[in-house]
Amino acid sequence: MPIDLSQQELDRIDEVVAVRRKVKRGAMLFRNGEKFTNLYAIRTGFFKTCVDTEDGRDQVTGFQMAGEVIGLDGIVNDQHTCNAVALEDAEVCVMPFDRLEELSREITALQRHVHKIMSREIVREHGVMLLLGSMRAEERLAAFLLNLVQRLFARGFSQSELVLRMTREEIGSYLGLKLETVSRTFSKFADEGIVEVKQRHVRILKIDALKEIVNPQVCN
Amino acid sequence: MPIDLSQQELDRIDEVVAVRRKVKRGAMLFRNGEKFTNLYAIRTGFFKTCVDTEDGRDQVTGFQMAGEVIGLDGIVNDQHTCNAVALEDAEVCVMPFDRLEELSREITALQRHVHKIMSREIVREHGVMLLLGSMRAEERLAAFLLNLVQRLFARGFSQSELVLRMTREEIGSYLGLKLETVSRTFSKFADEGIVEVKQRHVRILKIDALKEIVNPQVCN
DNA sequence: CGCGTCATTGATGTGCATCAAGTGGTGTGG
DNA sequence: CCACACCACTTGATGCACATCAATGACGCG
Repeated sequence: MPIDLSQQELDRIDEVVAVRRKVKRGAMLFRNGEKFTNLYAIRTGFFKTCVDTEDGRDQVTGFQMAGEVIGLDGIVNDQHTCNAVALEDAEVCVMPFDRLEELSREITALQRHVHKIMSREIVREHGVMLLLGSMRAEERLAAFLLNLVQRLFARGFSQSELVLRMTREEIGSYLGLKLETVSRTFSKFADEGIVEVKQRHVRILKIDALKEIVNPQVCN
Repeated sequence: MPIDLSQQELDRIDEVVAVRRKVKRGAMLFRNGEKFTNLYAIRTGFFKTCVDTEDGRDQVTGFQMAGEVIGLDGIVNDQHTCNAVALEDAEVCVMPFDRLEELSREITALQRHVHKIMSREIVREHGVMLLLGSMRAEERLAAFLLNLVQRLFARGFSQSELVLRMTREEIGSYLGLKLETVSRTFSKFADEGIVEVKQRHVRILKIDALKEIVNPQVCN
């Protein structure tokens, strides 16, 4: 909450956010079909959200890290429509949604904040649609890496080094690719000296080259 | 607004929604980069929203019809991040967002309604991600047709007949396909007797076959 | 140490893109 | 009213990016 609020307001918000919950690596925070009552703010750890269909298809819809909010999908029908899985041991703030609504009726800044969070998610998904709808494998992976490292950097991590918390298959699912294609594309980037890849450890050597791949030079 | 409210509350909401705006076919309701001030509820007509990148890529992110709300993308950064184009002459209600926030602080049902609209959009986009990430051309087009006809049916139109308001290219952009592929897939469905296609007029002959394509038989 | 999970790499196949030609419907101006 | 131009659409031929199938290799954990 990067907003200035009175102490009293802060106290009331703290109250809503008081309850914590730990989620073990591999465990689900909520699952498709489950009744919706809370939003969750991630304190530590790393999640994926995914939708799954009757016929066994499974699409990762996002990867979330500390400071991000999950569960917004549940509001519309009072039940969750996707699964949230911890990719490493994690801890979240449990935020009862009706309490949140109540409070945001009284604290304008909080109301605005909630709206922005939802809007941000909509805009993020627009970006994913662009990626899935019109990018090639290399562009997708480059965009993915840039996005990850940028979010990690905003949290105080390195701008050039990261540890993937997800498998190649999960990356592939998110990017609309098969795991082999993800692996091959990593290898290609490595061959070209753009990144160094060792299992899940990735070091970005030429961040400009990645940007160039996502956004092919527009000069005339 | 399928909610019961007092007359006084209804009057206040009507006030927020009082201003109308007409949009000619082909004209933009708002565009990428434009300052965000309003949400828009479509009264009549048909819109597409699309994001475009510097390098000329263009992704249709949705098609919207009467009763649906557009502009949610603008909330997070106080400016729109996509274009909304009328695909036929249209009329919208202009809803100043700050007035809407104000009022939804006082009318709980309105607040809840706004939240649901945003959540619905998030869930819809999850569905599109699933489509773009894991479906084949026939599945995409079948899902698209089923979705359109279902929404039209909910508005009192035929369950089996529809007029497409968008070009093959726009359908393709939305579905992550080229226009030729969209055209071919239509032809294939027609050959198989699943639909009758005459330009933009589509009659669905075997709706179950379409559903079967989207959701291949799950028995055992 | 041995087993399971995840990742890499190669060989082959295919679904869709690309390129190209032609058709039909619509609107415009002579 | 017709000739023409334009645009959306259809259809065919070819190519390519990514999927699929398959074998092997690298960690990590009990």
